[in-house]
Amino acid sequence: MPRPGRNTYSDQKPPYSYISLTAMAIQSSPEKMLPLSEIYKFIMDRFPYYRENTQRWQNSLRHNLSFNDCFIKIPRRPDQPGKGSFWALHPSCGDMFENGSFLRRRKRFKVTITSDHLAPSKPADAALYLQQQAKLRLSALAATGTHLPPMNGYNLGVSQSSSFKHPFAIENIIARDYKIPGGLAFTTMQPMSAGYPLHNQLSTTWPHMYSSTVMDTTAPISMPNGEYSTYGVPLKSICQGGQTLPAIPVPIKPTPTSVPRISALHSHLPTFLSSSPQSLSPTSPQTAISQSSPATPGNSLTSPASVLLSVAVH
DNA sequence: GTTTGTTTATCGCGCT
DNA sequence: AGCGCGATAAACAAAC
Repeated sequence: MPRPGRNTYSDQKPPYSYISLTAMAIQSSPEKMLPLSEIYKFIMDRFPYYRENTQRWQNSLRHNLSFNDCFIKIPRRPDQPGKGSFWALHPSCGDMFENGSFLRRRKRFKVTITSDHLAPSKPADAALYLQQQAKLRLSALAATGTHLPPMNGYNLGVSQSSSFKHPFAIENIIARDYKIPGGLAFTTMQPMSAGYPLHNQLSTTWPHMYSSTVMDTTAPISMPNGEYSTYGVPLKSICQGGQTLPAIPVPIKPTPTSVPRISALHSHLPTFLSSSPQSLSPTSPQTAISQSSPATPGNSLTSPASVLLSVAVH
């Protein structure tokens, strides 16, 4: 309920840095990569605050994309016309916000050169890695012949095709404790039924956030037991008619020097493990998508981050 | 011309 | 105080 004489909650600046907003957008896409325009769109769709002063914040956002190593640029194929490249999260960036604040990271993520082939650190390697993952997901869809209804890309929801929830997955972000700028600490997990935050609880707790899908879903959504272990298939590139995966990655950012980042793997673990289904909103549309059998080939596919997890666990 | 991407600079804030 | 991070502005180049 808006305060008299003051802007509505939705007009207030969301308590996220541009980095976290961008990461959310990227994570929300099936391929875990988005062109700049789609990142803009994601943010504007969900955060009315960013429907104004677009020049200002979009400039800032572009600055962040270029400046921060946690974002990697993946070029389009020559036969894939369109402006700009795809942007993805660096597979090794992990949970930069594990301190619970999405305004400020514990430490800036810096790309490092490493012999650790499991977690590519060089931007070019990471780009290749991500593209391969995306291709795998596409192949899985083709192989299973899974029929999916046409949908408007990620705007129908977030991470609908992926059961793995990267720390930046919006479900994870909105589900964990965090501090609002005023200093009040609260959690969206607090009052809930069966471990899930309720719709109106979400919408009142996160008035600045706006998602027709997440907030307005009325259809009952089941959470099959096997759902969480199922890696879904990408939808956007197939259903959005036109946009397909970029192809050959090329190094774009200069590669800084580095040290092995084995420790990064360990630092990811707690977050990954905490990304249990309980932390997901039942309204998340991805749960409706993941109807396929847990035994589908898609199971063998993992996101870059989940690969890290399995590697780290073993 | 517009969009996208890079780079530099400055400022504020929080932490140590 | 010094440092690191985030936000913002601005200039510039390249691609579309």
